[in-house]
Amino acid sequence: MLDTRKLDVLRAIVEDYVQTREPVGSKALVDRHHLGVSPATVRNDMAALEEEGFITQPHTSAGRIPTDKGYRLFVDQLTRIKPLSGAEKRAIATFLEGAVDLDDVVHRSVRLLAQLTQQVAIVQYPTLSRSTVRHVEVVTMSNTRLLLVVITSTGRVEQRVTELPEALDDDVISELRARLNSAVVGQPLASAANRVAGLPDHFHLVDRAVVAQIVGIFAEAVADNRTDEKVAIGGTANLVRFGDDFDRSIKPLLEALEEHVVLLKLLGEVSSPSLVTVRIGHEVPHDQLATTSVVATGYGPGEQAVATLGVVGPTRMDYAGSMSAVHAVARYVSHILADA
Amino acid sequence: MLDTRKLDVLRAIVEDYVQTREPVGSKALVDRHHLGVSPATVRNDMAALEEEGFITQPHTSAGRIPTDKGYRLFVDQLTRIKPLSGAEKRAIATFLEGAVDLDDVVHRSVRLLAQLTQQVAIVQYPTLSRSTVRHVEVVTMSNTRLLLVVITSTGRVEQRVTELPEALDDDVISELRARLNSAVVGQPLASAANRVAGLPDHFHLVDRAVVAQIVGIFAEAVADNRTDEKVAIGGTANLVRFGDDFDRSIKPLLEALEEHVVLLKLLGEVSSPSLVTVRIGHEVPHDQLATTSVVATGYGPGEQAVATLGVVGPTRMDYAGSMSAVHAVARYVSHILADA
DNA sequence: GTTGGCACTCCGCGAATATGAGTGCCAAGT
DNA sequence: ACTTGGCACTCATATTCGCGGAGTGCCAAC
Repeated sequence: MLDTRKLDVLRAIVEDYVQTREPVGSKALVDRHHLGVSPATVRNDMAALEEEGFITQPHTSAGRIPTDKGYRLFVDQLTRIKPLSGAEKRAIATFLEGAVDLDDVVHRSVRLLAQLTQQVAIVQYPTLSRSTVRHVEVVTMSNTRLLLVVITSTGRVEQRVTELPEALDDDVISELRARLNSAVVGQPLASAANRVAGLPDHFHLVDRAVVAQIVGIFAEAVADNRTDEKVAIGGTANLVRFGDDFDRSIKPLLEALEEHVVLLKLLGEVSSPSLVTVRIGHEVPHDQLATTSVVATGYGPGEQAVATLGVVGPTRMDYAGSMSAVHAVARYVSHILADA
Repeated sequence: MLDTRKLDVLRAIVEDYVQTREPVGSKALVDRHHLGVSPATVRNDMAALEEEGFITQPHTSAGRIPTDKGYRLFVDQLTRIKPLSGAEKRAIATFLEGAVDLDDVVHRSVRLLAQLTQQVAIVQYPTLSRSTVRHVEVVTMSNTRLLLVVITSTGRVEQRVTELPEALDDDVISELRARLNSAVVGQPLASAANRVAGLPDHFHLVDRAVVAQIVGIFAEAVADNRTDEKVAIGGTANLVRFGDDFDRSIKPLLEALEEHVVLLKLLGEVSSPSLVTVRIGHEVPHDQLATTSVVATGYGPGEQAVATLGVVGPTRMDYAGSMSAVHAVARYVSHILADA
């Protein structure tokens, strides 16, 4: 049904259309690619491909453009991810090295990814719920003012300030700090709240209420899913490359970029770092973005991914290039997180 | 030269043009505003205003549109900043209250400002160099691994992790913590580095090198101007309202929004919170943005402003509304920062 | 200084026309 | 059975032309 030449034709159509942004005709195809056949033959193949729903023509007597289904087949056909050139690898390394903290890593990554793919890049901050507690610090800032700092395995820092009803003894603070740390260090954040529940019982009755308050704040900070929604965005200026059809394609995307919740849905489930997910057109879980595609993958310090990064662009995009860029950046970032 | 009626005419032209986005003619003016004169009279005034360079016509026999100079006069004519309605004030209060940390405050502010003005909003993070040190914490994370946390008066937290050549005694850490805090708490960050320079001399000779390293990290964290460049952006989707002329007006702006350095130049010098700065068209310090205007003001916990926030939009924008929104949000944010 | 009248200027818009890229199909060739 | 050249046909896009109308500038009258 689909012999190799038809696949070649489809691939050629996708490549040309991505490059020129214009419907591609049979003549142009045989000129630009050295398929060893005549335009007429290509036309027959095209008719077949259209029959199967892989390509379509915007109007009678125009060239063909790939459908979502066509892109899908094209992407599936890319069996392996094209490795980056040495120069590109070096560019990634130099660009990312020298980052001082997590924020810096995320921001550099998003800019890098945007630069490499010439598209809009999105990097999710490492999800709290999947990371573990590295350290908890309790600091008195004044008599009744207390600062709580939680540092996670991914370098992320959560902080909470709280006002106490009465001053606490330094000894109590020290004991609390020690007990908190021994209870939760190394534990995943998700279970940290449970592990401190009974903690106030170890304290003197007089301090118990205040300690309970602090433990409550800690549990809240650790359980706070709001911060899971944090993402960084870059390369918005690349949207101008969309060119045509401002209202239908760019406006919804700009709006989506503001809604971080929507973005996270776009990035999708956190997947293995070695697996690059591609969603094309209607496969994207957002009605307004039927003409955009998402290329994403997971990343994280260990083998286990703790967050997602990727790029968003028009369905008419360079899938091969985007996939390899996303893959490479995810690998490097994972590497950096593991070291830090 | 410019009697009150001519000013009224200019104001009317600006208002109509801002609303309709179309060149406004003499007839439309007298219809929509009850100036008590005939179109012919208005035409004479218009001729005078054009003579002076306040308005211009895109082509012969079209209506007039304001020039940058016209907008400037219009804005200067707005003697006082229009107070917000009670509903708007309440909206601001409810939107901003319940922010848990600095990050949250900034993000809520930028969204709020974008929502209120229907434009692109920018909020600069409180500048480190202008704020003071509230607390320094030194934490050992493992034998040779040390975490340094600096909390500023604006709620911002800087953290640095460093690897030590040898383990330090807990007593030394405690002493270092105490000395650091007593040396710099309450001091502006700009001078903090100087104040700790001689600090290692107070320690035993054996520890001095390690202490010096830590102090160095501290000085670096405090002096790091890189973080002064941090800004939050919101309301990018409102760019679609620019409508016409994508490449010339939107593309450069999108690019500028990616370049935080450029943005900070746009926002300009940190000004008093009670003073709203308006830059119109060519007054904006960026060649590519000749058709955009910036409305900005300073904010900060005390009387002294520590950072800037504002909105960016087409020269054809609602200056009165934007100015009052920017003013009000700056006031509220300052208030929140002072409390926290 | 204000107003109504009037000729004039262009922009924008729609209809009419030309252009041409690209197709589908058919008959002939391999 | 597939491939190929030929050819008529289609339709989107570009171009031209003509017109209507909004808006102006000027002038004479008030």
